Amino acid sequence: MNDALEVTLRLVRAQTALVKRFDARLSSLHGVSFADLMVLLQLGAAEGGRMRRVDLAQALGLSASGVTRGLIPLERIGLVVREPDPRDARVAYAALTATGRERLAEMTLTAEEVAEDLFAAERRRGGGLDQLTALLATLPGIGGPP
Amino acid sequence: MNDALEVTLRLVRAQTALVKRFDARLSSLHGVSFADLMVLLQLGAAEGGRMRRVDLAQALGLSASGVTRGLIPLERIGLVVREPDPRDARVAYAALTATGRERLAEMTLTAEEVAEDLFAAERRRGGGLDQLTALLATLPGIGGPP
DNA sequence: CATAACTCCTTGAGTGCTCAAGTATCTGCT
DNA sequence: AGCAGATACTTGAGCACTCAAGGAGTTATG
Repeated sequence: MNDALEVTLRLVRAQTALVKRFDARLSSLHGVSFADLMVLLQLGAAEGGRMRRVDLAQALGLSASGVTRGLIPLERIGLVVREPDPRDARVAYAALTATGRERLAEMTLTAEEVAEDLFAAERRRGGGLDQLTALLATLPGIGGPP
Repeated sequence: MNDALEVTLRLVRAQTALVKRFDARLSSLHGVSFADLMVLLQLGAAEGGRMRRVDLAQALGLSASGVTRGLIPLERIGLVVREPDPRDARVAYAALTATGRERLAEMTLTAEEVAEDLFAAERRRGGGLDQLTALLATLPGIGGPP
């Protein structure tokens, strides 16, 4: 097995474990999954705290139906609302509520702690996260589904 | 959002896209998923080409039931067989067949190509995969499920 | 040497995603 | 105007995993 495949496998394994940590922490403290946080972060970063579902899918690397289904619990617990577009009746925006924004801020703090904790060893080693960031940027085709 | 969380998010996004590439290539050429390949690689690396299902689960970061279910198609297409342990009737080994070994070798070549391709840009940039390998090694708790 | 406690594995129910198909709406061409 | 094709979204069926519960076997303990 060559180096590149070796690294890929490690990366996948690492990610699996990593997501479990976030899930454990986030669900016990805030009752949401890591996937939920990804959705909320994306909305939080968007202009006006809202996005079309299609764009959300693209940004998250999910299918349109994945977004539809993933938003349901977030709407149910009042973190996100559905907003129609007055100019185009096909589109339904997903928008953060005021509550959603507050809760997102809290979740982000938790997630930051977890992330800091994970990378603590690396920081101690003197390594910059910048290197990893740069590397990840070189990976091609980090786009949505085909 | 701090650096560590930023990097985590990128990593997760990258992995999603990455697995899709492997899946596309592997399923069209060999009719298996990336998850299947992970199982086969693990078995291929094990002493005698066989492992207890519990150990396989641990090694792959899956639950025991995930392994039971994941092995079913591999047994059905004859890449893996179930072998009882004469000393302990509780355990059932999962063992590579001769065919399984051959097919695994072919799949590995394909996967290596995909991986090389993915990291081609990074290699051109002069970056070593070693850095990434080292970083991934510092992440704590890359073990199985709790 | 019986029985309690543990281990290995499977199964049922539930979750979260996928693809494919369907509905509703918009846009462009003639 | 009116129709063809594109776009936004939802829904049904299916797949891959999870957890919880259960069956079968092994080990330790009194």
